[in-house]
Amino acid sequence: MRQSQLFTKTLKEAPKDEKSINAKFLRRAGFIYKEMAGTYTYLPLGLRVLRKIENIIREEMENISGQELLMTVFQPRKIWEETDRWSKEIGKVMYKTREDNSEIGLGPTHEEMITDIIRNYIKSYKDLPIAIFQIQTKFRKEPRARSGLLRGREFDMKDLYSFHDSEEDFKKYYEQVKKSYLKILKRCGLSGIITEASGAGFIKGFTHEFQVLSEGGEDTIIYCPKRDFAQNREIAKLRGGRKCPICGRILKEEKSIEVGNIFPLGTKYSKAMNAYFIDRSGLRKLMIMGCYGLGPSRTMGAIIEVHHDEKGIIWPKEVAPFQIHLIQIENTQKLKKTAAKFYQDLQKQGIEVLYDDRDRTPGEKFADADLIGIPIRIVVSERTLAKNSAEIKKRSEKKVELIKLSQVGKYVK
RNA sequence: CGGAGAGUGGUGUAACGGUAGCACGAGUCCUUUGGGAGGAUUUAGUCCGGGUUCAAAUCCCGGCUCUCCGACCA
Repeated sequence: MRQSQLFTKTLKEAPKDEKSINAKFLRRAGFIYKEMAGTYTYLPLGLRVLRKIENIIREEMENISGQELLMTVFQPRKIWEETDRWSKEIGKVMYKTREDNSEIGLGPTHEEMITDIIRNYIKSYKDLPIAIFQIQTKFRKEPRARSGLLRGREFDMKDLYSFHDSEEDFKKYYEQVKKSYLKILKRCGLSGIITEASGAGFIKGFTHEFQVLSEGGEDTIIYCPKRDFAQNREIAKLRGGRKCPICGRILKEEKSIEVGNIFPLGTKYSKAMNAYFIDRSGLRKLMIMGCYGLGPSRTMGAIIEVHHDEKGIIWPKEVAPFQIHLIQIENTQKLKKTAAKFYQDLQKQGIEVLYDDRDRTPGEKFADADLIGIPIRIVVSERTLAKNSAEIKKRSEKKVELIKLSQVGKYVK
């Protein structure tokens, strides 16, 4: 993409109504536009990042047999009354509206919806297990939306639901999801910590949160550096400085961002909604369920909280809006022509390039490049072209190298 | 929902109760080009509603919004 055609502009200063690091940088760099607290529009740059995160998640969900669908945002009151959640639990944070005589809510989560769908299709043990997911905008009346993308009232969420014929089969899948989530986070440049959290009232054991260490987070976790023990502060009996009950190392206590949460649901929903299947011996049984949430938009915020410096964002490779930021210094006709051709060559090689072809001073282009945070910056100028080369610099490093134009494509791959 | 702070062009800021100004941005033109360049010209603002006053961005009341702390967060 040619930067001269990007309709968004960068800001020299952060808007004063944002304090969180992710919101300051995302707004300065033109990734998001604020509508209300906790409600942001994804501008072209921001949407590219969000889509990349979603696609990583989509790939990994498919790797664990997830089938994608897209449920409705509108949810009828009737279905929520089957589980008695319309006015209780999460129903309290649901945005609700009335149309003639029917009341609907905007989906804050979809256990009821998916259970309703599944009970209409799945009747036999032969159809189990099954895992279904969607990536969709969720709506929740957060009493206090805050921290940019970290806690919104309207936010992107991947929700996966699994249905099993036995507890054993469920547990096996639950462990698979844990691994899958860690892999997703790793691909997003994050190190996830599986953290035990409360059973949310109806679950006897723990649920599990995927926490990313960050000062910008609103949770606090107690964890072992070896990662064999971690608990959310709300339930932890131990504090930082004590010994890990598993390996004896000294536990740490730090702030963190919860990017995902997985729940063994047991038969809570299948029982309330009559989701039965016929087992091998012909008996009618309740399906065992699990649900697994992961927030792409919150993950995007977390990535910035973790990967930035004083100048701007430093995107990890796989989630960056573009792979290369090509900058042309000196806006002479000759240089423009050469740079444009180089830009097209790179695109032909399937490389995503943001090409700064604007008639701006070098300093402004460099500052914008640092702010936007594309992992690789390539500079072409009369100076470098004289050697048939370009300057290459990683956003995360200081070092600048000369590289032959013909080698750039290879370097990126 | 409790507590604290704050609302002035797109962004950041200034103005004792008395002419709403500055910088950046954006638009047009010219010059310039290795870390946010210069000139000319244009654009655009006091959150909303009441009140006090000859006069309100400024004082008072009500509302709305934003930020932060807490509560909440299947």
